[in-house]
Amino acid sequence: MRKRDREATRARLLEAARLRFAREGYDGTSVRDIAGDAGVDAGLIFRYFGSKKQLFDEITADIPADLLDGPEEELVARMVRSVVFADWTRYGGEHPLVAMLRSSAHEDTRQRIREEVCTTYVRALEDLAEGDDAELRAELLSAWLVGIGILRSVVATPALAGAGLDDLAPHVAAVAGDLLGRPMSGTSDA
Amino acid sequence: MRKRDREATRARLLEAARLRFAREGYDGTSVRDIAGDAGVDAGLIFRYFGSKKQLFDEITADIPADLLDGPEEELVARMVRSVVFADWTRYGGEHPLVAMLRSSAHEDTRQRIREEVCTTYVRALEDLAEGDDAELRAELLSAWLVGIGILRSVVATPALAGAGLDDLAPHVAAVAGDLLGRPMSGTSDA
DNA sequence: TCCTAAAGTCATCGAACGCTGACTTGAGGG
DNA sequence: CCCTCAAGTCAGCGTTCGATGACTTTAGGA
Repeated sequence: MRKRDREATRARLLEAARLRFAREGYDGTSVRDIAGDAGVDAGLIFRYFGSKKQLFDEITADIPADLLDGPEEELVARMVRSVVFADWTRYGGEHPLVAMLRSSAHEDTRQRIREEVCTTYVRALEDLAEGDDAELRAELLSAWLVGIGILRSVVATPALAGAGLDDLAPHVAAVAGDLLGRPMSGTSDA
Repeated sequence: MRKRDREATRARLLEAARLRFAREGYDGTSVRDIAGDAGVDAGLIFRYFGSKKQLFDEITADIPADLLDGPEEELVARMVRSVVFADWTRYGGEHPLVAMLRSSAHEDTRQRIREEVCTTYVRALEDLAEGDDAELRAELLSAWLVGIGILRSVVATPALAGAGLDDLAPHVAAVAGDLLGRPMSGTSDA
């Protein structure tokens, strides 16, 4: 028998739920699936998290984002790296925002995605843009990153799925520079 | 009592299912929901379509696409118009491809999206692009259109959700021209 | 060594799921 | 008019869902 450790079990449930929710979506995931993956009884989910929904909320509340630190002109490059080459195995191999779209039938989820996109992507890009429609251009660039993530991992179109960072970075940097009205670096040292 | 009309009832079920699947996703939609919307008994779904899955397949098999006819240089403008301003009320107000992403937990659905994206979007753009990585640049542009559709209707970021065709077309045309290596018109007379 | 609080298990609930087959109803031809 | 066949209905199958609460097991302090 496994050692009795509340925190460790909670963490195992979170880990399993993160993967299941990302891969199969909220409606496609059952609490028995999650508990089975974690190797514990399904009742613990309700003991520790209250409900399936609260477990989902706890997972979607802490999406890692490490885009803030680094030179401004490399921000877009860091975003591409994050979307395309970061290690998202804990989220089923996709960027968590992309995975969350699978649960976007629920308004709660759409709102969480909106907050995440606006606060960590649009706002950061908006500060780099110039002109009166800076927000729109920042959102257009965010849309592109989201779209690239989707076509790469969900749709898996041949060229994008096989593309490397070096293939993408120049194109993205060029368009980003054009869209933001200032030059962008295609590489980042992160 | 409603008139007995096999084809009309089948059409009502298809209409209701299209809306439900688009809004709530495959897993979030029950056959009783669909039948209830159509005002008929759920048993007819199995009589007419065999299974819930076959009903879903029949719906996703015929996604309208009217991008082919018109001048080449207006193709991108037509795509933007299709993604952003076409009337997709039958699909819950979103482009059917965007709505299908809600059911992307199933590999079958991902494959159908891939076919649709590649055959009607990437291929059409690829023919316009020049150079050896034409396919990649065509997919990058497709990714942008998909991302715009998602941020507009699913995520509903403020600027994009409120943007009109006139706000978007110039930016898209500029980037598309840059990405494809040839000038693109920002407007279409369609 | 007991006792207790907590960690984990288990049986089971009511509701909803996809799906089936027997049934009822109604329109059209003889 | 009535018979037939298909359209439509209905009760219910077996299963799975989220959730509950009583139960058993273990760790650790008195």
